[in-house]
Amino acid sequence: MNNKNPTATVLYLIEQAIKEYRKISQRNISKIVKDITVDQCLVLIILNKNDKISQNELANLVFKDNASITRMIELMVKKDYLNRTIHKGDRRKFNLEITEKGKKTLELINPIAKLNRETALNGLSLEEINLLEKTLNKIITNCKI
Amino acid sequence: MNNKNPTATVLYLIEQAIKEYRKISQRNISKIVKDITVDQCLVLIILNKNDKISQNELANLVFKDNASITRMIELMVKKDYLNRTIHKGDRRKFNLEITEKGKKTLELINPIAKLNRETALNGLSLEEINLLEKTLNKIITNCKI
DNA sequence: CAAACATAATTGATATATCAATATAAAGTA
DNA sequence: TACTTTATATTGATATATCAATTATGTTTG
Repeated sequence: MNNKNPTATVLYLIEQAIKEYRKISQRNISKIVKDITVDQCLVLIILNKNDKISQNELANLVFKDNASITRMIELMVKKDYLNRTIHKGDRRKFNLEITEKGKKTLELINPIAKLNRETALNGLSLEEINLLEKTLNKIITNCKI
Repeated sequence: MNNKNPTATVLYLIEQAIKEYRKISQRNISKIVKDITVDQCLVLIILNKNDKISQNELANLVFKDNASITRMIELMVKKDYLNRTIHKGDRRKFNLEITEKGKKTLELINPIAKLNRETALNGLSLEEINLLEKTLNKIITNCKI
């Protein structure tokens, strides 16, 4: 009697969870800042906390492909969130710098990002979160082997 | 001293987990079937288990947007995985039918899908999985409110 | 030093995600 | 029946994901 959909398995629940989280995040961000995506926000936040990292390192921190990062940065430069200049020491690299507009935007989105996390994790005990973390890490390890 | 990256939070772990799972899934599928994506496989599997569902219902079962489904089906018809005919009772709808090629492909991918799930969940106890499920459901509910 | 190798980023091709607007058909209601 | 509302699917615009191939630059080594 195994007529459970594969979507019923926990792995699809993971997918569903992250999709719902991205949805409310984008909705809440769009209320305050019109022309930015959740992914672009994440890039801003990461760049703000990690000074002078390369696109490569940025890609690793946000779990994205180099190709995706290239295109995202292109857009963010066009929208005046970032400046990009050639790296002196290694001319294959670039310096990524947050613009004034980017800094102002960060101030707007930081509290929203916090709120989004709190909304998603509302009612979860610290223990639940720790267990979730542990289990997800196991899954990640399993997939990487 | 809160200088943890937001990526370090459990929510980004969720994103990371599903990304890694999708990666090995796609890799394993591509070894056996060349011209299909994980998402298209999921559509095949769901259609196989749920006879005569509309695109709308399909979209809900796989957690995708109607627009995405429209485009996916278009591709899958083009690649001869699906047939699409007009629904007699309701001319807004379509009948989706798996072709012979689709059925043969299903036989190839079903064991791989099973293997992928087992790989990802390897070493997790039933209790851990149940807890994971419960916690993810809470997050989903939180985001939907 | 030159050849081989390694790394950073880009580009092209293709697939999917999301939102808003639209077309068409069906159902409900005055 | 005509009018309004609702449901199904499509389309356009834009963003991101992934892989493979490529370019440009750096590094290592014979």
